[in-house]
Parts: sequence; C-alpha cells; structure tokens
Amino acid sequence: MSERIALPTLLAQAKEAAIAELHARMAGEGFTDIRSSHGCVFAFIDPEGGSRLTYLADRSGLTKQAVGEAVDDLEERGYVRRAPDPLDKRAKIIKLTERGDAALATSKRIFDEIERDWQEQLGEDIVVALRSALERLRRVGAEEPGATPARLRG
Amino acid sequence: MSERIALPTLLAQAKEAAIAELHARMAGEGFTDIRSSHGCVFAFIDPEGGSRLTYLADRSGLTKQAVGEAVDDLEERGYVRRAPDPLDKRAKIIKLTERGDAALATSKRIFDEIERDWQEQLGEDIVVALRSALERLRRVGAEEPGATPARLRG
DNA sequence: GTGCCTGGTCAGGTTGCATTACGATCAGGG
DNA sequence: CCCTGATCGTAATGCAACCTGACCAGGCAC
Repeated sequence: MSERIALPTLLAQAKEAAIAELHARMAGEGFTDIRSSHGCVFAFIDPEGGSRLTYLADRSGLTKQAVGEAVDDLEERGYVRRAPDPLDKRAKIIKLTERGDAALATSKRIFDEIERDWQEQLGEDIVVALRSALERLRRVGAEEPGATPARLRG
Repeated sequence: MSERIALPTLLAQAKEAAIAELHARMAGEGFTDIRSSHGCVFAFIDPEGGSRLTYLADRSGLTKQAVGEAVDDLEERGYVRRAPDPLDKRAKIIKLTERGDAALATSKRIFDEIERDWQEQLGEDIVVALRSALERLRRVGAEEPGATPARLRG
C-alpha cells in the first residue's frame, strides 16, 4: 500500500502477464514458434480472404517493412503464404494456411480463457469493469488529434 | 462493436497512450531528453539515499547491463551520478542530482494529472475501478510461480 | 590465507522496429 | 496513348533496447 504505483506501470505489467500467459499456453498446444512480433499479422488479418501487407501495416501502426518481416517469418514457418492479388498485379494477398488458421483460432480461445481466469480470480464484475474502462479510453483516445499507435497481440 | 478486442491489446494501447502523453508533457516542461528506457531508473530509485544498480535491475526485471546503460545515459545528461558505497567498496550508489529530482517530481505530478484527466473524460468511478482491478491483478499475479517481469515507466 | 559469492563493467550478439531508396504497376488527364 | 504521380511491396541500412558470457575487484566464511 505504501506507494501509489503509476497507472502505466500497472497497465504494462498486466499486459506483460497476459501476453506471457498466452505464449506459454500456445506453446503448450504445440505452437512453440510464434512470437509477439507476429501479432501484427494475426491480430488484423482477414481469416477468410486474407489481407494486403499495407492494410496490416496501417491497422497495426507499424511500417510495411516491419510487417513484411513478420510475414516472411510466418511464411517460413508455414502459417501464411503470399498469393497474387487478381485485382492489382503490384499487390499480394497474405492468407492464413491451415496451420495459421488453427493458430489464430487457438489464440482467440486462449484469450477468452485468460479473461475467464481473471474473472474467477477477481470477480466477474471487476474484469467487466476493466474491459469497459479500457474500451472507453480507447474511444476517447481515438478522437484526439494525437492518434493511436495501435500495435499488439500475438 | 463488431469484434471483441483482446484484453492485452486494450491494455497495451492504454499504456502506450499514457506513456506518450507523459513524454509529451515532460518535453513541454523542459525535459526533452528523457526516454522510456530510463524508466527502470526513475521508477525504482530511492529519491533520498539513492539505490544500487543491482537493486534497480532486480526491481525492474532487467539485467544489470541494461540498467547500467540507462544509468550511463542519465549520468551524461546530468540526472544521476554514481557515488561510492561506504559500506561496500565494490558497490556504487546511484543518486539523483538536483535536476534528476526535479524530473522525478515532475513525472509524478504528470502521472497524477493524466489520471485526473482520464477521470474527467470517463468518470471518476471508472478510473478508480480500473486502478483497483489492475492492482488486484498485480497482487494475484505476484503469488503465482511464474513471477512478474515487472518493467516500465519513464 | 584459500575459495566461493556478489557488485559492476566490458565485449559482442539479437530483435524489432524505422528511414531511405527502389522497381513495378495502377489511375487519371492531356 | 503516353506521361505524371501515387501506391504496393521489397531491399539495404541503421539504431535502440535489450540479452548472454566473460571478467575483475572486493566481500565473506572457513
């Protein structure tokens, strides 16, 4: 109780804990080669039709180069593949492979599980309040001129 | 509304927003040369008697080398200095200079201001609930075997 | 003393980004 | 139909913020 810990510190620790938990459980289910930096792909890719690199970069707030590296990595590991875009010969569509699809589904399930675990440990109302507060914060932040860097997940 | 955004993403965005705001305001008050990576020092140093490098490394969850680099940087910029430890000739005590003290005080004030801003935008009860939830999460997390990586602030 | 532990530093490597520059393609006038 | 300018992805390069491993000086126990 002695010291009031700064909010960003608390936010960062909570995020770190959740991400670490995610990767631990992903590894436990056989996805041992997925790293946080792949999050910019999984978090925003269209599971059905795939997405363009530029789209993923926009959404994640990273540069095309950074996302391109993540895609290279995921392609090597068999989670995605690059297909030509029939509408634009410059562009490529990044699509999930079967394995990539499984990884995405698993990660989504684990996120839900973690949130439920937190609810059990803290009480459902508290976690609901936490989510609600963060979502509101996101909305008011989006309206401001500074814009959001976005990022995350994996 | 369509998609439920993962909690870690929300946490990360909130943290990012707060940290960016902190540095913007710090710069506005003349502290233009403080970066996030200096946080491991400011967040855990004893403002009165100073702290050892090893202590800061422990608390922040970083290696001695990483914290040492931050200290080097802050020393060059005049925020801290290394003094010999009278109790142990191997050790050095990292102490805030006058300027470092001012920077720490300013950052604390700004953190409070940001939290109050959030309260105005979202409602006081919501931010109080947010803080409370994060603090509880921290406490249950600390009890687990995985331990906390800690980190942050600046 | 001898031997082990600990505080800090030095050297070198990796990761995750950014900036700049580029060839290929598209889209819209003249 | 070509020319201009924007856009898609890539390549090269650099840098910040970390890490691991090796080391020395000093403390501590026997």
